[in-house]
Amino acid sequence: MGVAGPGSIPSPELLEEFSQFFRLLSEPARLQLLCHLRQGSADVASLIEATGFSQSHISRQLSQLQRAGLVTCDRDGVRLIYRADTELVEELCNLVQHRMKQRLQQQLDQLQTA
Amino acid sequence: MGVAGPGSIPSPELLEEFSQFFRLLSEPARLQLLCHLRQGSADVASLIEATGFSQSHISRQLSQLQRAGLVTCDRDGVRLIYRADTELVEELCNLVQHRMKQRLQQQLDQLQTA
DNA sequence: CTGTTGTATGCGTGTATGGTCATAGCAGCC
DNA sequence: GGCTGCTATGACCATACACGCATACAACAG
Repeated sequence: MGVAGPGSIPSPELLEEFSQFFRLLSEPARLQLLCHLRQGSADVASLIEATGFSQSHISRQLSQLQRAGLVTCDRDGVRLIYRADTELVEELCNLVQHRMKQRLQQQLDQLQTA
Repeated sequence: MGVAGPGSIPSPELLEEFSQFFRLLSEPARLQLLCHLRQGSADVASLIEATGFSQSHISRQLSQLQRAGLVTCDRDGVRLIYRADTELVEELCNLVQHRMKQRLQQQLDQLQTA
């Protein structure tokens, strides 16, 4: 982390910002929305249809993602077409997934040596 | 770009696992502990002293991180010496931080063109 | 075995937030 | 203007969880 020098702890404010960001990804519903938008832009109706969530819920989650810049939207008449900036999310998920596989492999090896 | 096929999004179980992992990082207290451990292993007493949290709280947070494999501990007599596997966390934070800087820069540019 | 020290855990509380319903706001059409 | 369809928001409940206190458990010293 490009903070000050070695031996220093990030400021509470920075920690708070990091945690807020990760908190966005800590909700399956939001990840699900991001996954759907990963396949291309979509209007709210299709997101409702795909996830089964209520319209108000989706609206709230999308606005949270929007405030963080993970999602943007354009108007098509009265509809809103949402589009995700999935690059970052995909990288993050790839890292985590790679880690998960590593851990499972380790556990597997442990079982085989036992 | 037709309707999303049901097989093209991660399973609910996988989404759940991802979100659980990110949830670990969504708490400033846990990030703080990880940051302290980034500088080397530490016993619980020093973590208490550094963070000001109660012993029980730190114990709980550390055990959560441990279940996810983000920290490990060795016994030194009665004490537990915790050590973090910070590689993954640092990469994740680097990505997020880079993104934050990008966004702030964009906002700055927008203010200057206006 | 007993005491001492360090760590984990049951319990209670306060706060945050996911989720829904109802409704207000807003863009387009007549 | 009013009317219709889409989205955002206020009010609300239920749940999750952070956090501390008290205490039980584990490991060493004597």
